[in-house]
Amino acid sequence: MPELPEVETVRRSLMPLIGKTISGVEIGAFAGVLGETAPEAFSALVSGRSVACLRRRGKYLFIDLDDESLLLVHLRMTGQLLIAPCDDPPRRFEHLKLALDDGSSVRYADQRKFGRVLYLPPGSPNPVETKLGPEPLSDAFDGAYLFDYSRKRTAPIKSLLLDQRSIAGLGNIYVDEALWLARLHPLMPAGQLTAQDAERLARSGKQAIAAGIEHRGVTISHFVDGAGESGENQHHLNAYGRGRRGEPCLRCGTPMTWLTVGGRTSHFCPSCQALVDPESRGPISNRRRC
DNA sequence: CATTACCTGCAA
DNA sequence: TTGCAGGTAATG
Repeated sequence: MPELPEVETVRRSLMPLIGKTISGVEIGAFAGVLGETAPEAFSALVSGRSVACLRRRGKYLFIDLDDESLLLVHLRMTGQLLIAPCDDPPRRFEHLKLALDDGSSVRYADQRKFGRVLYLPPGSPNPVETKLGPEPLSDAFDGAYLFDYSRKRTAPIKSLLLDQRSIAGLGNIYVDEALWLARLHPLMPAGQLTAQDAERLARSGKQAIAAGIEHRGVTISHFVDGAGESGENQHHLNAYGRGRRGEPCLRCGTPMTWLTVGGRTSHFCPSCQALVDPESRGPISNRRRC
């Protein structure tokens, strides 16, 4: 469920954890949330540690502990991190509870059990950095980067954008939003992007992600931040969801449509995001018109 | 490349 | 009852 803006919203909402000490650990029925680490080992390693800082990279959240170890969290589809009073009963689908010395606690809950909270000992090499492209809001991500990266690629632009090695943090919602803003068809072969397309798409990606953060993420079914608060960005989406429902394009009024790209439902406007076929002389596309 | 697996709940 | 869901790793 959570993409970059949702994970960033969680990170910000968890700032009250900074400086607090983990006084105990409870692990639920699904110990697989810890990956390979045995529950008893995990408990021994993190108990007594305090939270030094919270960082995010792409869709990953890093909880740095005061001995240089860290917890690497990925929420995947339905993971949630929540702060709750220590004596609150376990919430539904709770797999992990870290009790804190101030009477509060952090819970990890995950209906579908895809997410992970991994313990990384002090000095561990970062296991995700090499697999991630630039942050969409960083200067490293711009039209030139996207243009160069997409050269000679035949994959649909949507697939390229979903690949975390290209850009870190976009998922199905924000890719559809970025493509709509840039007026690009999700199936356009990435290598066919012009420099101008790439420039527009990079700006659009930044815009979609920035709006997502500003509105504290999209809550459609599961997402809540660390305080249990829903996001508001579902009210500011231009593309995602509108194709399936056949709602009009907010730019040109044409009914939106959808298809499957890279295994994901993709919502777009068939008019202003029309696919250009470079082989044909006749303009299949009217995207210049919009 | 595209498809499947990993899980569960819920809407159609 | 079937199909779908915001993600990713492992398959053909």
